[in-house]
Amino acid sequence: MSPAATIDNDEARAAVLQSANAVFYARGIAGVGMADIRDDSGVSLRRLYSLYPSKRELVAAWLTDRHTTWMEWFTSSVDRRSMAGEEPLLAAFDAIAEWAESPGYRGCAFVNSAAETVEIDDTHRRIIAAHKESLLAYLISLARDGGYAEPERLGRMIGVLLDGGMVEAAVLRSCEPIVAARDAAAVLIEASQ
Amino acid sequence: MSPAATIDNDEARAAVLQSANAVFYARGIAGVGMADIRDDSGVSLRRLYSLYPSKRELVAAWLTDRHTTWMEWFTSSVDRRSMAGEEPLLAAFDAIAEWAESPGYRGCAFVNSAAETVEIDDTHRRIIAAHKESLLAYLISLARDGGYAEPERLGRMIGVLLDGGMVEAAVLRSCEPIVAARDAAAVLIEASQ
DNA sequence: TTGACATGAGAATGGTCGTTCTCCTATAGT
DNA sequence: ACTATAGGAGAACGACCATTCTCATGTCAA
Repeated sequence: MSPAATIDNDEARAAVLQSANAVFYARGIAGVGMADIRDDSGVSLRRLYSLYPSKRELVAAWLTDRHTTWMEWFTSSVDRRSMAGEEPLLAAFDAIAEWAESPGYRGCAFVNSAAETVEIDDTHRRIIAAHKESLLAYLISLARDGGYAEPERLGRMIGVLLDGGMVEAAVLRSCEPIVAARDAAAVLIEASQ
Repeated sequence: MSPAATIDNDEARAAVLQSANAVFYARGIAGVGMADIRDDSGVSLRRLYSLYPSKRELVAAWLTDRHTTWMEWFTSSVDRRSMAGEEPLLAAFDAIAEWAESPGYRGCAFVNSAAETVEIDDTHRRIIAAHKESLLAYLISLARDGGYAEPERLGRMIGVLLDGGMVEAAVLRSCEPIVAARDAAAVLIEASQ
């Protein structure tokens, strides 16, 4: 009953999103054509357009998918370090520092996408803003769990430091700004005891 | 002896850089064509290409020019607030906050440009990194002048907070992250007395 | 087998943009 | 006044890209 195909739509979608993630992050949205996605994923243009009717919608799907994937990676990375006895709010910086040291690091995909003007519309911007709100909510929950005074205030301060660290590490190609950010976070946490 | 022209090359260059600044910042580099620069500046394509042999070189000239202009604006804005009795390192955040509240704010032009992949090459990246190094050196000098312990460390922490504030303010369209950054800076400064 | 249809490969279309070229005007030096 | 030349307006060229279309293939249901 289902249409004949080498791979079904779900598999094709997964392959497309995986390629989109690799290639959009590495080369920017405007730097990647639909043909590049096809070449990387092996999904034909025809199928690509049947799954995602336009590049805009593919980008929106990628951003949404990346939000989920990235948050899962980030929270589990923080969790793992916390289990090992590290202060969770500081573990956040170590997770980012490890990422920033890995090859291909180009900063926060959401910040980079927001900086692109040609291919990004308001739908995308909403996804991006929601990602940052979500990250902030997580940091605030960590601050709350830590029992610090004014957890919302502390969480926001940590959030600014994290974003600043990610951006500067990308621009300067060094994870030293993340170390400085962690250093600052430690002072702020100490002051919130 | 000089060739006949409505305006001379220096004036044309100034007009082009002014237009480039307005339009590259507002719409991104990839979002602006050479024809847009011509339309905004009134300098013909022919002359444009005689002044800047390619878009890449125009972009490099814009970034260089913007570095100078922005640093002048920033330092004088900090100076003015310092004269009025404010702590210079905190005044930096107020300057940025005022900017972020102004219409057309889109974050740091250098960070945005670095996020663009299609039109930005290594020459541009070097200018961008040099800008951030320069900003950092200024912040460190303020920390030194303030007589704080470990001024380099403090300056770096303030730098990360500033960049984080600029980025988040752009993404979330709110200057609240800058307020949080300033708040954090005050704690760090206090701890560096 | 046969017909209906989904799919892939890749050509075609339409638009954008960096860069160059053509044609024309106006000026400066003679 | 005359000519060489700089400059403007805008067309032309070539490349790239999102999107659609054509044609050929293969599969499923009867």
